[in-house]
Amino acid sequence: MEARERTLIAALPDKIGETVQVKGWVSTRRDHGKLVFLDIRDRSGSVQTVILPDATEAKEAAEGARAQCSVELVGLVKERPAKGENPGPLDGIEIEVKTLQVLSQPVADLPIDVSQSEMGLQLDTLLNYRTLALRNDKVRSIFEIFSEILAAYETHMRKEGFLEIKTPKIVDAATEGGANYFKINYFDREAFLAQSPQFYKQAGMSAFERVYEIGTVFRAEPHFTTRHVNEYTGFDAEMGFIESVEDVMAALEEAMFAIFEHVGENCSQALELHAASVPKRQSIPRLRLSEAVKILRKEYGKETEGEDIDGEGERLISEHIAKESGSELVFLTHYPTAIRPFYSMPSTDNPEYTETFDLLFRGVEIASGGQRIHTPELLEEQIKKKGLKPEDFKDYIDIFRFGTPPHGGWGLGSERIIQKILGLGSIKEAVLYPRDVKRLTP
RNA sequence: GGGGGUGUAGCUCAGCUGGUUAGAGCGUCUGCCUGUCACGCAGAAGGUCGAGGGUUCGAGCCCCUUCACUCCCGCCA
Repeated sequence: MEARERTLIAALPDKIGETVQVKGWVSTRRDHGKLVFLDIRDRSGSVQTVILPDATEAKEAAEGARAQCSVELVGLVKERPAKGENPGPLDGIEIEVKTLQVLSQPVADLPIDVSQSEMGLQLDTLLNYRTLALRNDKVRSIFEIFSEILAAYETHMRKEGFLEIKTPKIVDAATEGGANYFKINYFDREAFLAQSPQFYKQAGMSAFERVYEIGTVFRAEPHFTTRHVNEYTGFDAEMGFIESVEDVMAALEEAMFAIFEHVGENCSQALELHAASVPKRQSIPRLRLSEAVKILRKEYGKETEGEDIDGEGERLISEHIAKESGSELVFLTHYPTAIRPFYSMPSTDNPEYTETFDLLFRGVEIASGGQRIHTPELLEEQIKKKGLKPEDFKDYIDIFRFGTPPHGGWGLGSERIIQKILGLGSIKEAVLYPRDVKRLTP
Protein backbone atom coordinates (compact mmCIF):
# COMPACT_ATOMS: atom_id res chain seq x y z
CA MET A 1 0.00 0.00 0.00
CA GLU A 2 1.46 3.34 -0.99
CA ALA A 3 2.10 5.85 1.76
CA ARG A 4 -0.90 8.07 2.20
CA GLU A 5 -2.07 10.53 4.81
CA ARG A 6 -5.08 9.57 6.89
CA THR A 7 -8.28 11.46 6.20
CA LEU A 8 -10.78 11.93 9.01
CA ILE A 9 -14.31 10.89 8.17
CA ALA A 10 -15.69 14.34 8.92
CA ALA A 11 -13.47 15.77 6.16
CA LEU A 12 -14.81 13.42 3.47
CA PRO A 13 -17.42 15.79 1.97
CA ASP A 14 -14.50 17.91 0.68
CA LYS A 15 -12.79 14.91 -0.89
CA ILE A 16 -15.36 13.67 -3.36
CA GLY A 17 -13.65 12.09 -6.35
CA GLU A 18 -10.40 11.57 -4.43
CA THR A 19 -8.83 8.39 -3.18
CA VAL A 20 -8.25 8.57 0.58
CA GLN A 21 -7.03 6.50 3.49
CA VAL A 22 -9.42 6.10 6.41
CA LYS A 23 -8.89 4.40 9.75
CA GLY A 24 -11.60 3.46 12.20
CA TRP A 25 -13.83 0.84 13.74
CA VAL A 26 -16.38 -1.28 11.93
CA SER A 27 -19.74 -0.54 13.51
CA THR A 28 -22.00 -2.65 11.29
CA ARG A 29 -21.45 -4.95 8.39
CA ARG A 30 -24.11 -5.71 5.80
CA ASP A 31 -23.04 -8.59 3.62
CA HIS A 32 -25.01 -9.00 0.40
CA GLY A 33 -22.89 -11.81 -0.91
CA LYS A 34 -21.21 -10.13 -3.84
CA LEU A 35 -21.61 -6.70 -2.31
CA VAL A 36 -20.55 -5.80 1.24
CA PHE A 37 -21.29 -2.62 3.16
CA LEU A 38 -19.25 -1.64 6.19
CA ASP A 39 -20.11 1.34 8.34
CA ILE A 40 -16.88 2.83 9.65
CA ARG A 41 -16.53 5.17 12.62
CA ASP A 42 -13.55 7.25 13.65
CA ARG A 43 -13.28 10.01 16.24
CA SER A 44 -14.82 12.51 13.86
CA GLY A 45 -17.85 10.63 12.55
CA SER A 46 -19.26 7.66 10.66
CA VAL A 47 -19.48 6.82 7.00
CA GLN A 48 -20.72 3.97 4.86
CA THR A 49 -18.22 2.10 2.75
CA VAL A 50 -19.02 -0.35 -0.02
CA ILE A 51 -16.89 -3.20 -1.30
CA LEU A 52 -17.73 -4.02 -4.89
CA PRO A 53 -17.28 -7.53 -6.35
CA ASP A 54 -14.25 -6.58 -8.42
CA ALA A 55 -12.26 -5.46 -5.35
CA THR A 56 -11.34 -9.08 -4.70
CA GLU A 57 -8.51 -8.39 -2.26
CA ALA A 58 -10.63 -6.05 -0.16
CA LYS A 59 -13.52 -8.48 -0.31
CA GLU A 60 -11.37 -11.23 1.09
CA ALA A 61 -10.15 -8.97 3.91
CA ALA A 62 -13.73 -7.92 4.62
CA GLU A 63 -14.62 -11.52 5.41
CA GLY A 64 -12.70 -11.06 8.63
CA ALA A 65 -13.97 -7.56 9.33
CA ARG A 66 -16.28 -8.28 12.23
CA ALA A 67 -18.17 -5.71 14.28
CA GLN A 68 -15.88 -3.50 16.39
CA CYS A 69 -12.65 -4.55 14.78
CA SER A 70 -10.36 -1.69 13.82
CA VAL A 71 -9.48 -1.29 10.18
CA GLU A 72 -7.47 0.77 7.78
CA LEU A 73 -8.73 1.22 4.23
CA VAL A 74 -8.08 3.08 1.02
CA GLY A 75 -10.94 3.97 -1.28
CA LEU A 76 -12.63 6.40 -3.56
CA VAL A 77 -14.96 9.00 -2.02
CA LYS A 78 -18.21 9.13 -3.96
CA GLU A 79 -21.56 10.82 -3.76
CA ARG A 80 -24.55 8.55 -3.29
CA PRO A 81 -28.29 8.99 -3.04
CA ALA A 82 -29.15 10.10 0.49
CA LYS A 83 -31.60 7.78 2.16
CA GLY A 84 -33.31 10.79 3.68
CA GLU A 85 -34.35 9.13 6.93
CA ASN A 86 -31.53 10.36 9.15
CA PRO A 87 -30.13 13.24 7.17
CA GLY A 88 -26.59 14.16 8.14
CA PRO A 89 -23.56 15.65 6.45
CA LEU A 90 -22.19 12.20 5.57
CA ASP A 91 -25.45 10.72 4.40
CA GLY A 92 -24.77 11.58 0.78
CA ILE A 93 -21.23 10.18 0.84
CA GLU A 94 -19.72 6.75 0.68
CA ILE A 95 -16.33 5.23 0.14
CA GLU A 96 -15.77 2.62 -2.55
CA VAL A 97 -13.12 0.46 -0.92
CA LYS A 98 -10.05 -0.49 -2.94
CA THR A 99 -7.96 -2.11 -0.21
CA LEU A 100 -8.83 -3.04 3.34
CA GLN A 101 -6.71 -4.21 6.24
CA VAL A 102 -7.95 -5.42 9.60
CA LEU A 103 -5.70 -3.89 12.26
CA SER A 104 -7.15 -5.59 15.30
CA GLN A 105 -9.88 -8.11 15.83
CA PRO A 106 -12.17 -8.55 18.84
CA VAL A 107 -10.94 -11.63 20.66
CA ALA A 108 -14.32 -13.21 21.34
CA ASP A 109 -18.03 -12.80 20.77
CA LEU A 110 -19.06 -9.36 21.97
CA PRO A 111 -21.28 -9.52 25.06
CA ILE A 112 -23.27 -6.45 24.02
CA ASP A 113 -24.19 -4.93 20.68
CA VAL A 114 -22.91 -1.38 20.73
CA SER A 115 -24.08 -0.57 17.20
CA GLN A 116 -27.67 -0.25 18.42
CA SER A 117 -28.88 3.32 18.85
CA GLU A 118 -30.56 2.27 22.11
CA MET A 119 -28.74 -0.55 23.85
CA GLY A 120 -31.35 -0.92 26.57
CA LEU A 121 -28.86 -2.38 29.03
CA GLN A 122 -29.27 -2.87 32.75
CA LEU A 123 -27.05 -0.44 34.65
CA ASP A 124 -24.96 -3.30 36.00
CA THR A 125 -24.39 -4.74 32.51
CA LEU A 126 -23.58 -1.31 31.11
CA LEU A 127 -20.92 -0.80 33.77
CA ASN A 128 -19.52 -4.32 33.69
CA TYR A 129 -18.76 -3.94 29.98
CA ARG A 130 -17.97 -0.25 30.30
CA THR A 131 -14.98 -0.12 27.96
CA LEU A 132 -16.92 -1.74 25.13
CA ALA A 133 -20.14 0.13 25.91
CA LEU A 134 -18.26 3.40 25.43
CA ARG A 135 -18.07 2.58 21.72
CA ASN A 136 -21.81 3.21 21.52
CA ASP A 137 -22.69 6.62 20.07
CA LYS A 138 -25.14 7.58 22.77
CA VAL A 139 -22.90 6.47 25.64
CA ARG A 140 -19.90 8.21 24.11
CA SER A 141 -21.83 11.44 23.67
CA ILE A 142 -22.19 11.72 27.47
CA PHE A 143 -18.44 12.09 27.76
CA GLU A 144 -18.19 14.42 24.81
CA ILE A 145 -20.51 16.70 26.75
CA PHE A 146 -18.48 16.16 29.90
CA SER A 147 -15.37 17.31 28.08
CA GLU A 148 -17.15 20.43 26.87
CA ILE A 149 -18.44 21.20 30.36
CA LEU A 150 -14.90 21.00 31.71
CA ALA A 151 -13.75 23.42 29.02
CA ALA A 152 -16.69 25.76 29.57
CA TYR A 153 -16.18 25.98 33.32
CA GLU A 154 -12.47 26.53 32.96
CA THR A 155 -12.83 29.19 30.27
CA HIS A 156 -15.52 31.05 32.13
CA MET A 157 -13.78 31.03 35.50
CA ARG A 158 -10.52 32.24 34.02
CA LYS A 159 -12.34 34.99 32.19
CA GLU A 160 -13.80 36.09 35.53
CA GLY A 161 -10.34 36.35 37.07
CA PHE A 162 -10.26 33.06 38.98
CA LEU A 163 -6.90 31.31 39.26
CA GLU A 164 -6.97 27.56 38.75
CA ILE A 165 -5.49 25.62 41.65
CA LYS A 166 -5.06 21.97 42.54
CA THR A 167 -5.28 21.17 46.23
CA PRO A 168 -4.04 18.04 48.03
CA LYS A 169 -6.24 14.98 47.96
CA ILE A 170 -4.24 13.23 50.66
CA VAL A 171 -5.14 15.03 53.85
CA ASP A 172 -4.56 14.74 57.54
CA ALA A 173 -7.60 15.57 59.63
CA ALA A 174 -11.30 15.45 59.11
CA THR A 175 -12.40 18.80 57.71
CA GLU A 176 -16.09 19.30 57.86
CA GLY A 177 -16.70 17.18 60.90
CA GLY A 178 -18.23 14.20 59.14
CA ALA A 179 -16.92 10.67 59.37
CA ASN A 180 -17.28 10.05 55.65
CA TYR A 181 -13.56 9.71 54.88
CA PHE A 182 -11.64 6.98 53.15
CA LYS A 183 -8.74 6.03 55.34
CA ILE A 184 -5.40 5.30 53.68
CA ASN A 185 -1.90 4.37 54.74
CA TYR A 186 0.53 7.25 54.49
CA PHE A 187 3.99 5.85 55.20
CA ASP A 188 3.90 5.13 58.92
CA ARG A 189 0.77 7.15 59.52
CA GLU A 190 -2.90 7.20 58.79
CA ALA A 191 -4.25 9.71 56.27
CA PHE A 192 -7.52 10.41 54.50
CA LEU A 193 -8.74 11.13 50.99
CA ALA A 194 -10.09 14.67 50.74
CA GLN A 195 -13.86 14.81 50.78
CA SER A 196 -13.79 18.52 49.92
CA PRO A 197 -11.19 21.11 48.94
CA GLN A 198 -12.95 23.50 51.33
CA PHE A 199 -10.07 24.54 53.58
CA TYR A 200 -7.44 24.67 50.86
CA LYS A 201 -9.53 26.71 48.49
CA GLN A 202 -10.18 29.22 51.27
CA ALA A 203 -6.44 29.31 51.84
CA GLY A 204 -5.97 29.82 48.11
CA MET A 205 -8.48 32.63 48.15
CA SER A 206 -6.58 34.32 50.96
CA ALA A 207 -3.62 34.65 48.62
CA PHE A 208 -5.08 34.87 45.12
CA GLU A 209 -8.48 36.44 45.92
CA ARG A 210 -10.28 34.32 43.37
CA VAL A 211 -9.56 30.61 42.85
CA TYR A 212 -11.32 27.63 41.32
CA GLU A 213 -10.59 23.95 41.23
CA ILE A 214 -11.69 21.05 39.08
CA GLY A 215 -10.85 18.13 41.27
CA THR A 216 -11.75 14.68 42.46
CA VAL A 217 -13.82 14.44 45.61
CA PHE A 218 -13.98 11.26 47.70
CA ARG A 219 -16.96 10.42 49.87
CA ALA A 220 -17.07 7.28 51.97
CA GLU A 221 -20.82 7.38 52.56
CA PRO A 222 -22.50 4.08 51.65
CA HIS A 223 -25.32 5.69 49.69
CA PHE A 224 -27.73 3.87 47.42
CA THR A 225 -29.30 6.43 45.15
CA THR A 226 -29.25 7.48 41.50
CA ARG A 227 -27.45 10.72 42.30
CA HIS A 228 -24.48 9.63 44.43
CA VAL A 229 -21.11 8.08 43.70
CA ASN A 230 -18.12 7.72 46.00
CA GLU A 231 -15.71 9.48 43.69
CA TYR A 232 -16.77 12.46 41.63
CA THR A 233 -15.46 15.59 39.99
CA GLY A 234 -16.17 18.77 41.92
CA PHE A 235 -16.22 22.22 40.40
CA ASP A 236 -15.21 24.42 43.31
CA ALA A 237 -14.69 28.15 43.60
CA GLU A 238 -13.89 30.68 46.27
CA MET A 239 -13.89 34.48 45.92
CA GLY A 240 -12.74 37.29 48.21
CA PHE A 241 -13.92 40.84 48.88
CA ILE A 242 -17.58 40.02 48.46
CA GLU A 243 -20.30 42.35 49.73
CA SER A 244 -22.64 39.50 50.54
CA VAL A 245 -23.59 35.97 49.60
CA GLU A 246 -25.48 37.49 46.69
CA ASP A 247 -22.13 38.11 44.93
CA VAL A 248 -21.41 34.40 45.16
CA MET A 249 -24.80 33.37 43.82
CA ALA A 250 -24.46 35.87 40.97
CA ALA A 251 -21.06 34.41 40.05
CA LEU A 252 -22.37 30.86 40.16
CA GLU A 253 -25.38 31.86 38.08
CA GLU A 254 -23.04 33.25 35.42
CA ALA A 255 -20.94 30.08 35.51
CA MET A 256 -24.02 27.89 35.09
CA PHE A 257 -25.25 29.73 32.04
CA ALA A 258 -21.74 29.82 30.58
CA ILE A 259 -21.79 26.02 30.83
CA PHE A 260 -25.33 25.66 29.47
CA GLU A 261 -24.71 28.00 26.57
CA HIS A 262 -21.43 26.34 25.67
CA VAL A 263 -23.07 22.92 25.68
CA GLY A 264 -26.01 24.23 23.67
CA GLU A 265 -23.68 25.64 21.04
CA ASN A 266 -21.16 22.80 20.86
CA CYS A 267 -23.04 19.61 21.67
CA SER A 268 -26.17 19.74 19.53
CA GLN A 269 -25.64 16.22 18.23
CA ALA A 270 -25.21 14.75 21.70
CA LEU A 271 -28.22 16.65 22.99
CA GLU A 272 -30.26 15.35 20.08
CA LEU A 273 -29.27 11.75 20.80
CA HIS A 274 -30.63 12.16 24.31
CA ALA A 275 -33.64 14.26 23.26
CA ALA A 276 -32.33 16.80 25.75
CA SER A 277 -31.93 20.54 25.98
CA VAL A 278 -30.18 23.06 28.19
CA PRO A 279 -31.99 25.77 30.16
CA LYS A 280 -32.34 29.17 28.56
CA ARG A 281 -30.67 32.11 30.28
CA GLN A 282 -32.89 33.83 32.78
CA SER A 283 -32.49 35.17 36.28
CA ILE A 284 -32.47 32.28 38.76
CA PRO A 285 -35.08 32.80 41.47
CA ARG A 286 -33.82 33.07 45.07
CA LEU A 287 -36.06 31.57 47.71
CA ARG A 288 -35.46 31.50 51.43
CA LEU A 289 -35.62 27.98 52.78
CA SER A 290 -38.31 29.06 55.25
CA GLU A 291 -40.41 30.30 52.32
CA ALA A 292 -39.87 27.02 50.50
CA VAL A 293 -41.10 25.13 53.52
CA LYS A 294 -44.24 27.30 53.59
CA ILE A 295 -44.88 26.69 49.90
CA LEU A 296 -44.53 22.94 50.39
CA ARG A 297 -47.08 23.04 53.16
CA LYS A 298 -49.51 25.31 51.33
CA GLU A 299 -49.25 24.02 47.77
CA TYR A 300 -48.45 20.36 48.32
CA GLY A 301 -49.67 19.68 51.86
CA LYS A 302 -46.18 18.48 52.72
CA GLU A 303 -44.99 18.82 56.29
CA THR A 304 -41.25 18.96 56.79
CA GLU A 305 -39.28 17.84 59.76
CA GLY A 306 -37.95 20.97 61.39
CA GLU A 307 -36.82 23.63 58.98
CA ASP A 308 -35.24 21.49 56.34
CA ILE A 309 -36.15 20.04 53.01
CA ASP A 310 -35.75 16.47 51.80
CA GLY A 311 -35.26 15.08 48.32
CA GLU A 312 -38.95 15.03 47.56
CA GLY A 313 -39.29 18.59 48.82
CA GLU A 314 -36.49 19.68 46.49
CA ARG A 315 -38.26 18.07 43.55
CA LEU A 316 -41.55 19.72 44.43
CA ILE A 317 -40.02 23.16 44.94
CA SER A 318 -38.22 22.87 41.61
CA GLU A 319 -41.51 21.94 39.98
CA HIS A 320 -43.28 24.84 41.66
CA ILE A 321 -40.63 27.39 40.65
CA ALA A 322 -40.63 26.11 37.08
CA LYS A 323 -44.38 26.57 36.93
CA GLU A 324 -44.28 30.04 38.49
CA SER A 325 -41.26 31.53 36.75
CA GLY A 326 -40.24 29.15 33.98
CA SER A 327 -36.84 28.68 35.63
CA GLU A 328 -35.38 25.18 35.80
CA LEU A 329 -32.97 26.39 38.46
CA VAL A 330 -33.62 27.83 41.88
CA PHE A 331 -31.47 29.03 44.75
CA LEU A 332 -32.67 28.02 48.20
CA THR A 333 -31.09 30.39 50.72
CA HIS A 334 -30.61 31.00 54.44
CA TYR A 335 -30.35 27.49 55.80
CA PRO A 336 -30.47 27.15 59.59
CA THR A 337 -27.11 27.36 61.33
CA ALA A 338 -27.80 23.99 62.92
CA ILE A 339 -27.66 22.11 59.62
CA ARG A 340 -24.80 23.94 57.95
CA PRO A 341 -21.03 23.48 58.43
CA PHE A 342 -19.38 25.52 61.18
CA TYR A 343 -17.58 27.80 58.71
CA SER A 344 -20.89 29.16 57.36
CA MET A 345 -21.42 32.88 58.00
CA PRO A 346 -24.36 33.48 60.38
CA SER A 347 -26.86 36.09 59.22
CA THR A 348 -26.33 39.40 61.00
CA ASP A 349 -30.04 39.97 61.58
CA ASN A 350 -30.62 36.46 62.93
CA PRO A 351 -27.70 34.16 63.77
CA GLU A 352 -30.03 31.17 63.73
CA TYR A 353 -29.68 31.34 59.95
CA THR A 354 -26.70 31.35 57.62
CA GLU A 355 -25.69 33.24 54.51
CA THR A 356 -25.69 30.01 52.51
CA PHE A 357 -27.51 28.50 49.58
CA ASP A 358 -28.17 25.34 47.62
CA LEU A 359 -28.71 25.41 43.89
CA LEU A 360 -31.39 23.07 42.55
CA PHE A 361 -31.51 22.11 38.89
CA ARG A 362 -34.50 20.12 37.62
CA GLY A 363 -35.27 18.94 41.12
CA VAL A 364 -31.78 17.96 42.26
CA GLU A 365 -29.24 19.79 44.37
CA ILE A 366 -26.27 20.38 42.08
CA ALA A 367 -24.36 22.94 44.14
CA SER A 368 -24.13 24.38 47.60
CA GLY A 369 -22.23 27.35 48.86
CA GLY A 370 -22.31 30.52 50.84
CA GLN A 371 -20.44 33.22 52.60
CA ARG A 372 -17.75 31.91 54.96
CA ILE A 373 -16.58 33.16 58.31
CA HIS A 374 -13.37 35.17 57.84
CA THR A 375 -12.32 35.99 61.41
CA PRO A 376 -10.64 33.50 63.76
CA GLU A 377 -12.69 34.65 66.76
CA LEU A 378 -16.08 33.94 65.21
CA LEU A 379 -14.78 30.73 63.71
CA GLU A 380 -13.66 29.43 67.11
CA GLU A 381 -17.00 30.40 68.57
CA GLN A 382 -18.92 28.51 65.88
CA ILE A 383 -16.66 25.46 66.19
CA LYS A 384 -17.40 25.35 69.91
CA LYS A 385 -21.14 25.74 69.30
CA LYS A 386 -21.01 22.64 67.08
CA GLY A 387 -19.44 20.74 69.94
CA LEU A 388 -16.06 20.56 68.20
CA LYS A 389 -12.64 21.49 69.53
CA PRO A 390 -10.86 24.53 68.06
CA GLU A 391 -7.52 22.79 68.75
CA ASP A 392 -8.45 20.19 66.12
CA PHE A 393 -8.78 22.94 63.53
CA LYS A 394 -5.65 24.92 64.30
CA ASP A 395 -4.23 24.83 60.77
CA TYR A 396 -7.54 25.87 59.36
CA ILE A 397 -8.10 28.73 61.81
CA ASP A 398 -4.57 29.97 61.10
CA ILE A 399 -5.65 30.77 57.53
CA PHE A 400 -7.69 33.63 58.95
CA ARG A 401 -5.04 35.25 61.14
CA PHE A 402 -3.55 37.39 58.41
CA GLY A 403 -6.22 39.74 57.15
CA THR A 404 -8.57 37.46 55.26
CA PRO A 405 -11.28 39.40 53.42
CA PRO A 406 -15.00 38.61 53.48
CA HIS A 407 -15.43 35.77 51.04
CA GLY A 408 -17.55 32.92 49.83
CA GLY A 409 -17.73 30.18 47.27
CA TRP A 410 -19.40 27.02 46.08
CA GLY A 411 -19.02 23.35 45.41
CA LEU A 412 -20.71 22.13 42.25
CA GLY A 413 -21.18 18.52 41.17
CA SER A 414 -20.16 18.22 37.54
CA GLU A 415 -21.71 14.80 36.94
CA ARG A 416 -25.01 15.97 38.34
CA ILE A 417 -25.07 18.77 35.79
CA ILE A 418 -24.71 16.23 33.01
CA GLN A 419 -27.17 13.82 34.56
CA LYS A 420 -29.81 16.52 34.73
CA ILE A 421 -29.08 18.02 31.31
CA LEU A 422 -29.41 14.63 29.62
CA GLY A 423 -32.02 13.12 31.91
CA LEU A 424 -29.83 10.12 32.76
CA GLY A 425 -31.44 7.56 35.05
CA SER A 426 -28.32 7.25 37.19
CA ILE A 427 -25.37 9.54 37.82
CA LYS A 428 -23.18 6.48 37.29
CA GLU A 429 -23.89 6.76 33.58
CA ALA A 430 -22.17 10.15 33.71
CA VAL A 431 -19.00 8.79 35.32
CA LEU A 432 -16.53 7.00 33.07
CA TYR A 433 -15.71 4.25 35.56
CA PRO A 434 -17.93 4.91 38.57
CA ARG A 435 -17.10 3.87 42.11
CA ASP A 436 -19.85 2.95 44.51
CA VAL A 437 -20.15 0.86 47.66
CA LYS A 438 -20.04 -2.35 45.64
CA ARG A 439 -18.09 -1.41 42.56
CA LEU A 440 -14.34 -1.03 42.39
CA THR A 441 -13.92 -2.48 38.88
CA PRO A 442 -13.58 -2.03 36.00
C1' G B 1 -27.59 1.69 57.92
C1' G B 2 -33.46 1.06 57.19
C1' G B 3 -37.29 -0.32 53.52
C1' G B 4 -39.10 -2.18 48.69
C1' G B 5 -38.28 -4.63 43.86
C1' U B 6 -35.82 -7.98 40.47
C1' G B 7 -32.64 -12.52 39.31
C1' U B 8 -35.17 -17.31 33.10
C1' A B 9 -30.15 -17.95 26.45
C1' G B 10 -24.41 -13.45 25.19
C1' C B 11 -28.14 -8.88 25.81
C1' U B 12 -33.33 -7.22 26.88
C1' C B 13 -37.48 -9.64 28.45
C1' A B 14 -42.34 -13.11 28.24
C1' G B 15 -43.63 -17.53 30.87
C1' C B 16 -51.46 -18.36 33.00
C1' U B 17 -54.81 -20.76 39.24
C1' G B 18 -47.96 -25.36 40.08
C1' G B 19 -48.71 -29.86 34.93
C1' U B 20 -44.81 -33.20 31.62
C1' U B 21 -40.24 -31.29 25.23
C1' A B 22 -38.84 -23.48 28.90
C1' G B 23 -40.21 -19.12 24.72
C1' A B 24 -39.58 -14.23 21.89
C1' G B 25 -36.71 -10.11 19.93
C1' C B 26 -31.73 -8.68 19.29
C1' G B 27 -26.76 -10.79 18.96
C1' U B 28 -23.68 -15.24 17.31
C1' C B 29 -22.76 -19.24 13.57
C1' U B 30 -23.95 -21.60 8.52
C1' G B 31 -26.12 -21.06 3.57
C1' C B 32 -28.39 -17.73 -0.29
C1' C B 33 -28.48 -12.63 -1.96
C1' U B 34 -25.36 -6.29 -6.53
C1' G B 35 -27.54 -1.00 -3.27
C1' U B 36 -28.27 -2.11 1.66
C1' C B 37 -28.02 1.45 5.56
C1' A B 38 -30.81 -1.69 12.73
C1' C B 39 -30.38 -5.06 4.90
C1' G B 40 -33.40 -9.35 3.72
C1' C B 41 -34.53 -14.69 3.46
C1' A B 42 -33.69 -19.86 5.27
C1' G B 43 -31.60 -22.77 9.02
C1' A B 44 -28.59 -23.86 13.54
C1' A B 45 -26.20 -23.51 18.09
C1' G B 46 -26.97 -21.51 22.77
C1' G B 47 -30.49 -22.58 29.51
C1' U B 48 -28.05 -26.40 36.34
C1' C B 49 -34.69 -20.89 35.27
C1' G B 50 -28.79 -16.98 40.73
C1' A B 51 -27.36 -20.85 44.66
C1' G B 52 -28.88 -24.28 48.66
C1' G B 53 -32.80 -26.59 51.20
C1' G B 54 -38.15 -27.63 51.76
C1' U B 55 -43.60 -28.53 50.42
C1' U B 56 -45.89 -31.55 46.43
C1' C B 57 -47.47 -37.20 42.48
C1' G B 58 -45.21 -32.92 40.00
C1' A B 59 -41.76 -26.47 41.13
C1' G B 60 -39.21 -21.39 36.57
C1' C B 61 -43.90 -20.54 39.50
C1' C B 62 -45.31 -21.85 46.57
C1' C B 63 -42.17 -21.64 51.50
C1' C B 64 -37.28 -20.94 54.08
C1' U B 65 -32.08 -19.63 53.83
C1' U B 66 -28.39 -17.26 51.09
C1' C B 67 -25.96 -14.42 47.25
C1' A B 68 -26.17 -10.71 43.46
C1' C B 69 -28.24 -6.53 41.28
C1' U B 70 -31.49 -2.39 41.50
C1' C B 71 -34.63 1.57 43.46
C1' C B 72 -36.47 4.63 47.66
C1' C B 73 -35.14 6.93 52.51
C1' G B 74 -30.96 8.95 55.23
C1' C B 75 -26.40 11.84 53.72
C1' C B 76 -24.89 15.15 50.23
C1' A B 77 -22.47 17.45 45.10
